[in-house]
Amino acid sequence: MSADPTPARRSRRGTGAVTLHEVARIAGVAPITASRALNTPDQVSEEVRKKVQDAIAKTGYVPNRLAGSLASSRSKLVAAVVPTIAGPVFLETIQSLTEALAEKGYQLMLGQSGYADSREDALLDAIIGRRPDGIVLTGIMHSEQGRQRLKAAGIPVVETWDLTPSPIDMLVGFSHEQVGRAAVAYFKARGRTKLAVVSGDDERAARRTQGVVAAARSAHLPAVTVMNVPAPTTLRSGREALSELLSSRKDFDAVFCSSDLLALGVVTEARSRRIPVPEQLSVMGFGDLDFAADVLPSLTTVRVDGTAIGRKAAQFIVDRAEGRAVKDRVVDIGFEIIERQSA
Amino acid sequence: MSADPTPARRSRRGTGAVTLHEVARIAGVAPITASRALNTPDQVSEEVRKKVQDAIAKTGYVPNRLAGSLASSRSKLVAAVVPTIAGPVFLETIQSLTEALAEKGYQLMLGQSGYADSREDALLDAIIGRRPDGIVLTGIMHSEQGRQRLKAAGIPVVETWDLTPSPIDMLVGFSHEQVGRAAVAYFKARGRTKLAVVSGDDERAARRTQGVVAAARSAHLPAVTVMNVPAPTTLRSGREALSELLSSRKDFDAVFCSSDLLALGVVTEARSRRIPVPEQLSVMGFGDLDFAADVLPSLTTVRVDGTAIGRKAAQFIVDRAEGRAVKDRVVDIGFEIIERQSA
DNA sequence: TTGAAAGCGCTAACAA
DNA sequence: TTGTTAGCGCTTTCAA
Repeated sequence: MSADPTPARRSRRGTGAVTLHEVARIAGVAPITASRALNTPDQVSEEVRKKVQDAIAKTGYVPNRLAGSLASSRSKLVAAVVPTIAGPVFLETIQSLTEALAEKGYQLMLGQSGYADSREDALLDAIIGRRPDGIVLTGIMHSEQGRQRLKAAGIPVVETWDLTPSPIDMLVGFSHEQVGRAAVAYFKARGRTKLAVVSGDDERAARRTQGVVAAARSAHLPAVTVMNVPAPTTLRSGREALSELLSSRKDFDAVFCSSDLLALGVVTEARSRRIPVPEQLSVMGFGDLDFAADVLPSLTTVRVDGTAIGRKAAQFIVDRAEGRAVKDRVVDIGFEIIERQSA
Repeated sequence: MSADPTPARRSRRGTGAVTLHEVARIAGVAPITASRALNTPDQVSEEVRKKVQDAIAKTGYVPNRLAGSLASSRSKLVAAVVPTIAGPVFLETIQSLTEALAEKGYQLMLGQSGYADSREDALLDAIIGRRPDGIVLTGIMHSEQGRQRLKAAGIPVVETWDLTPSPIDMLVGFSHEQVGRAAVAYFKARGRTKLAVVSGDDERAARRTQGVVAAARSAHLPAVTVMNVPAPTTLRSGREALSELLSSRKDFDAVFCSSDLLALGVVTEARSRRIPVPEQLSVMGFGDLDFAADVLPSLTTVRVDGTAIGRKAAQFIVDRAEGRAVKDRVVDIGFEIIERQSA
């Protein structure tokens, strides 16, 4: 209830929001002291802490992190790039990444690159311009230009969901090629040798397909029939793919699908044609989405611990941001084939 | 190729990144002129534009948007809050929101509030602190404290996926209660009167359930059997719910599910028990997820145009940020029952 | 069309 | 433990 004649007067700039300056003035301390009361409370006396708390409560002050970030060169912002958020595959990773970061006081910025590489460049600029403390890529960065920019920016980068011999910086993923090989071994061990693949046309799925083809060849199995469908994959494209596969009159007794949704589509189409799964046709998916265990027949699939990927990526970046050395900068998270009814 | 003896010397602060200052120096203009060449190229001569472009290309300059935002009070950042990114429901909205914003040069920040309200407060602070140009909430903000903070922050807010008579600011959604009522009308018109509901325990699903219960009552139908399952909903919880429903010995010939995943679970469990759908049991889902049309039997479901919600929200916020007046601040996007095989 | 000066709100560095 | 000073890198304001 002061008699201040101009209670809300502001200079011509700014938003009119409460600033640390005002909090400090009300608390009767210097701005930097108020700053310390907030950020490094141990460096400040009990008394000061209390006064500042009160002033904050009274004013509803919310620190302007743009200013803080600019001054300290630490934004507490992490960018994640996904092809599209709509594909269910990376969701677990994004979720655990967001959570793990939030726990440490970091916020996530989301960028969608699309499955085409075209927008990636503009996206990269938008991201780098915010000076995030880290960038998490789903997949690896291929364009040499992109790699250069990221390196030049000096921002910690984690590539995920893939392996490469030459990561930009840090990496947590697994070998898609090995997934394909493991699938072939699985089928072969169960007497299935006439293999088909239904695959999304994104790059990682394509490498799983290559793994299947290569492994089949070295095991002297018949040539693998490959059917590509556009990414992101859907149940429908799985159904259509099986239809086409059947009408192609190729012979096959097992199908490896590049996603669980495709696998469910294949299983569904098989059911509508009264083709018994797995008796006549074995089907394997990829992803172990939450429905995989509970559909009929339940889906045999490849499980990748997307949550662990997100957590590990968060840890990598936070460690770096807090100045800790990161020693093992490449983590192979592996995968696992979950045996269920469909294969 | 200057003979500068200390080519990369920096002051003790800063990151060492190229600044506009440097670009300007190389281009031989004042920093503000370089700034204009970037942001308002019309205000600058062709010659200057060219020199600045060259300097940028030579240095790999990426503007620091933290600094820009601080100076201009416009962050070009929009925050989105979802309960969890893992539920498929909001994905479409987030995707179209991200895209529509990216087109206008805005970036999305993602926050997960969890289905419990506890973390919402900390999240709100983290968000407001970044001074986004807008905040998109999935669902409406209930806590009076949260509403106050958002209003106090003076940031444009769009609540989505719901209706309320008292929005904080802008809103694009639909009535969940009406969805429930429409489902009852649909069932009734097809001779189904003994209704059951399987519902996630989140608040919007609960209101759909209330709609069903209320409509059944006013239509003098038998009491609705309600089964709640924890959110986020899964195919498995749908299967379990039908099991419980059956063992409860209640009589019902139609089930309204609060998500397509639940509906698929109910259908799956029915199949495993040889209960014919829809002959003996009608099943309706919610969401029209991409698999709904292609499973067997295909799912009758409630379709909400999540993409439109995201687009509209983006438009609301961009309009506000660019200083345009927004007239109709509440949009009811409606919904639609898609008739398919399951009901 | 171009520029000089003065901040935006905060924190690093140094000093007391 | 607290404070002073000087920026962080950009854009607004005002002037030429």
